[in-house]
Order: sequence, then structure tokens, then C-alpha cells
Amino acid sequence: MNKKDIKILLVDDEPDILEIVGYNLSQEGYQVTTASNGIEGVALAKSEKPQLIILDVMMPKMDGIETCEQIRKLPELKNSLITFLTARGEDYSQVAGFDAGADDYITKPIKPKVLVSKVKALLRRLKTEEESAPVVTIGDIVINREEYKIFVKGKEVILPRKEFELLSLLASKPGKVFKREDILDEVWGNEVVVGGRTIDVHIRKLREKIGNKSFKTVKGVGYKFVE
Amino acid sequence: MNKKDIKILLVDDEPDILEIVGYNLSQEGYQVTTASNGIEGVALAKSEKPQLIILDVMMPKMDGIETCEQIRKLPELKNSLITFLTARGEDYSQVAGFDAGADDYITKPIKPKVLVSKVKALLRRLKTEEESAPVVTIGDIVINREEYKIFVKGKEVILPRKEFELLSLLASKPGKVFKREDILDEVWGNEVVVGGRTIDVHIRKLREKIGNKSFKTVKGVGYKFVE
DNA sequence: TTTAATATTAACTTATCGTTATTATTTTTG
DNA sequence: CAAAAATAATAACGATAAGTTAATATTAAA
Repeated sequence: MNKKDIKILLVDDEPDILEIVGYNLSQEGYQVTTASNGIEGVALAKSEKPQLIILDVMMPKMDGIETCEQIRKLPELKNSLITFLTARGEDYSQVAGFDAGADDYITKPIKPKVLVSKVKALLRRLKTEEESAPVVTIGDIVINREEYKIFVKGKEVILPRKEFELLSLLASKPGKVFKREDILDEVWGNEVVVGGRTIDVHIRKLREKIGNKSFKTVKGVGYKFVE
Repeated sequence: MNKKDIKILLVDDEPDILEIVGYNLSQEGYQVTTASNGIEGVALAKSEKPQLIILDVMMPKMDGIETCEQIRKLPELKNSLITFLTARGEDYSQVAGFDAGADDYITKPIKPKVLVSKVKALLRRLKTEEESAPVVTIGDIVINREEYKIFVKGKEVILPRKEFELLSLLASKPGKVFKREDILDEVWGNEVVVGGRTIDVHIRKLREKIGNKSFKTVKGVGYKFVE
């Protein structure tokens, strides 16, 4: 992934921190979004799906720990990294932070250079994890291959195996038309022989459950999944 | 993991440092290996696979930064932590160190007590990452792998070996679906061939003892443990 | 060695899923 | 624009996978 495709969300109630940290990360080429409180932070996390979220622990209204917990509940953000900003020596918040699902923490006072390289280190970690990332998001559909779960607009939809695999295949390359024969190969396996209408029926079931407009028919060829 | 199973590799060209740091860590019960230059360090890292590597930044031939980069390239050492020894104020090396893949740094002059607690803190972090903690808690179930004990809502439940291992596996990643073949590999071993209904029977027994709702069936795939 | 505990298999039941057949609808093409 | 081709929709059937129980084999314990 290119650096400029990496989004970082920064949540802190102190404008100075947002300013300085945001500036430094932007300079590095990252896309930085900021929020000044937890509620706003969760909302932005939802809409932006940043790869990295930096949360201040001490915030009014909703603190970093709770914000972190909220974010961790969202299936589409399972791959995101979360790191806390914490005053040096606040050992408690580190511990609670890890419990809440944090990946790391950065101690204040912040030294820009240290911050930037720590972020780099974290994102390096993301890269290796991402190769095996079990969670894919397309539009408002989240596919969790590891847990065999599908979420549509945050609501879980239970799919039988073949339907799951079919969706999984189509969604792996949104926009690409999968030929009927290719679908049979991938989902059914090339030894199995099934009737010509089997795919149609499964597509129909998916349309019922996921939404009609997501699955486009390309007559004479096959099907594609569109956002 | 037990303290005496933790290996620490110490790389420094100054014999005094090796002596004093090595002594202190050994006293704490860690297994300490030492190398007096980077090349030797990389070789030992490869063969010993230490959990923690402490590198001096300033070394002749190959410095700590380069040594670190070399080590980070080795896939088998991805889980290892690397920390630098750096003279106070050498801000540069901290930054470069993080870039090279370091997890922390320790400033000279070394105070044994500070060193030891820093090492402890680092290894605590490793522990949580490694999830090999002997005691795991999921909801109101506590699994003690070391003592082969299970507690449900504080009450001990005695499980036979296979059931224990099955539960232990599923609970190691709550939510993740374990395929039947994976379960066979992990719990039974990939040479053993057992009938198709064996897993079911064990699952059933677990459901009886631990609670029905904790074990979800994913038809055509396998089972998962949920809170 | 005997007994008890655990593991596996077998046989059967139940539920769910996948496929096909049928009919209707839409799209394409001559 | 009409006929043919392709796909959509439904329901019904058959296949498959999992659940259950009981019996047998294996292992560990007394």
C-alpha cells in the first residue's frame, strides 16, 4: 500500500496536540483526519476506516479507553491499529488500554521524530498482518472470512456455506465479472458437475439477503458484485 | 511461559557491559546469551531465537541499527523484541532504531534496576502478544493450561484431555471458526485418522459441561467458540 | 489384574442446505 | 416486433452434514 493511501485518525481534545501531531504525520505523506472528542472519533472511524487510530486517553465526555472499546466493536475496523497517547508513568491506562484492544501506546510529551517513527513501525506491522487479513469491507458490507460472518450496514446476516463462498468470491474483486464457469470452478470445484441453473438460484438468495442492486447480471457471461 | 525459558541475547562490543547486564538478567532467571559484535549477534539470533535482543548502537564493523535490520529480515524472529542500548541524548539513534524495527531503547549509563524492570515490562508485552499465557479468561470461563483446569463461573469443571484440548483450541481465538480438518490436525494430530463423528461427540460433551450457547456450529465448515 | 474413565465407532435421527424442475419474466437478435 | 435465448423466481425434493445415543475399544488408575 502506498503511503498516501494510509489514513490516520487522530482524536484529542487539545487543539495543540492535533495541530502538531497532525502536521508531522501529514508531512510524512499520510492522510490525517482529526476529531476533538471520542464521539466524533467513533463516527469518523466508521466513515473513514483509517488504518491507524491515535487516541488520547484523557478526554472529556468519553475517554480514550471507552472510545477504543466502541471502535473495537465495529467489525469493519478489525484490521485497524489503535494506539494511545498517554502521559508518561500512567501505567494504569496502558494496562486498561491493552484490555480495551489497543495495539500500542505513545507517551507524552510527544517528540515528533519519535512519534513518526513509531507510527512507521506500527504500520509496518499492519502490512504483515494485512496479508492474512480476514476482514474485507466493500461499501456497507463487511466480510469476515475467519469468523464466517457477514455484516450489512452493521447488521449480521447469516449465510449458508455456498452462498457465503459465492459472495466472498464476487466481493473479492468488486466490479469484475466472474464467468459462470469460473464461479463453478472456484465455489463448486472443477470435478463437481451441477446443473446450469444452480448459480442463478444462489445469486437470487444473495440478492434477497444482501440487497438486489449489489449483484449485476452480465447476460451470456456471468455475474459481478458492485458497490 | 516460565522465566527460565526466556532467552535474551545481548550484543555489545564492551565486555564490561556484557558482564554487568548479563549478570543482572541472569540473576533474574533469564537465559542470557552474549555476542561481542553484530555479525555474531545475527548468527546467534538465528540459532537461539531469543525472545528479546538487546543491541548496542555503537559497535565496530556492524552497528546496532544494521544488526537490527538484518535480524528483522528473518521471519522466524518476527515475534522477538529488540531494544537498543544508546547513550542518553543520542536522539538520532532512537529514531533510526525505530525505523530499523526496534521496539524500545534503553539509555546509558545503565542502572541495573531500571534495566531489569524495563526488560520485565517488555517481556510482559511479549506475553500478551504471544497469547501463550497459561491462563486465559473468556467471559465467565477461565482456562488454566498449565494446570489443566477449567473454571466456569468460578466453579471448577473437570474435563478429560481431548475435551480440554478441544476447548482450549476453540477458546484460543473466540469467534474464529475452526475447520474440522484444522481441529483434527491440532487436537488429534495429522497422522491419526478418526471417524467423521468424533469431533461432534466431543463438542456435545463440552456443550453439556460448559454451556450450550458457547459453541456454535458453522455447517459445512466447523465450530467456533463465542462468549 | 481389575476397575474405572475416556475415546472412538456405529447406527440412527434430525435439520439444514443445495439442486433441480417448473414456470414466469426479461433480454437479445434476426 | 416476434421468436429464441437467457435468466429469475418458487417450491419441492433429495443429499449432506450435524446431533444424539448407545455400544465397544482403549487407556489410565487403583
